Amino acid sequence: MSLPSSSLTQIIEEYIAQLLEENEVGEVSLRRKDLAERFGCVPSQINYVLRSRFAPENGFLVESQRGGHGYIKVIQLTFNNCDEEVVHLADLVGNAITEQESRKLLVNLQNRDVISPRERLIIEVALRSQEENGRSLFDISPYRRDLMRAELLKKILTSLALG
Amino acid sequence: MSLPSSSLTQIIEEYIAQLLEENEVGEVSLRRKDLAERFGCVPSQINYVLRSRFAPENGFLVESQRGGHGYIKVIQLTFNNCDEEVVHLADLVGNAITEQESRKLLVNLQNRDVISPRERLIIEVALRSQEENGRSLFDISPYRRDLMRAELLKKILTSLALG
DNA sequence: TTATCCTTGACTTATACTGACCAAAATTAT
DNA sequence: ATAATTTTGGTCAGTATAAGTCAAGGATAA
Repeated sequence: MSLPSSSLTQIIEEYIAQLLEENEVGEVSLRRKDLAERFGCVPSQINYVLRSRFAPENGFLVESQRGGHGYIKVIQLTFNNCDEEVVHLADLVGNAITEQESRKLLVNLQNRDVISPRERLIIEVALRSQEENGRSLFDISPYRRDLMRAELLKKILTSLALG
Repeated sequence: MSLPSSSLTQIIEEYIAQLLEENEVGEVSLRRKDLAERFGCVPSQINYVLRSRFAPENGFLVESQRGGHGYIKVIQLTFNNCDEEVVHLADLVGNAITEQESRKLLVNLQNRDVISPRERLIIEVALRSQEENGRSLFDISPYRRDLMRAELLKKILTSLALG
């Protein structure tokens, strides 16, 4: 029986999430140094929080600029509240998926207007690139490539938080 | 906690962008000295804005003339066909590209409406996935990962431009 | 105990802005 | 005409500022 552990990372994550909620626009600008000061940590801790919590896989985009007037902007592209749909898609993809199956799935999603033709194109290029690398560069077994394809596909689809 | 203040550079950038919008022709002529006076800065600040914001990689050309009746002309460039755009994009990416650089490029392309936010998200997920695999699964050197990142990015962008 | 997650700090890189000095084109004086 | 002068813009190096990376070690969970 343990209380919800609250690591610094988690606290900062919640802080940023709250700012996002308040802002309505789905984006918020931050100063890395100020944040670090507020939470009494080193600035690079902020990078860790962003990398581990506000990653594109989770539906976030991060923009930043160094130097004078530097900033970090966190953008929430999608609201990952439609867990059901995500679970459903993850189910559809499964642990492993062949190239044909994935193509069929993507065609289907496009027909249902869940993704646009251009989005489908990007996804197919990404999958094919990984396939190519796996085959000719790293000598990955076909089954393992199916596993990796499923991983990538799920990451992409859940990032879009389709609903 | 202070919000990031907008920089002089950004203010001048927006001013010029607005002039471009108003002019409809996709170009505008400026006086460096007048601009500097208007914004209370040294003239070379204008060069900085032009170099950092209206560079070819941002889709602009700048012409100028010194001496009496000198001027600076900012021209917004457009592509006549897909191939031109593909070449342009491939150029921007280059042979190798860091994570930072790629992120900046994608922000830029989104601002120019070459890609949508969702498309950017998918691309970032794909890049990040490859990065992760390269680092922790296959132990690829940082530079080689930059090469692979450039490859993938070019594949995706050219597929979009051609599609 | 082992694997994963978190945290830190030294080092690196990128951006904004200024001012002194340079270069070119037009105007004016000779 | 030609040279001097004036009117523009260009370049570059220096300073200040702020974010990113990476690797090593500590904390926590499985």
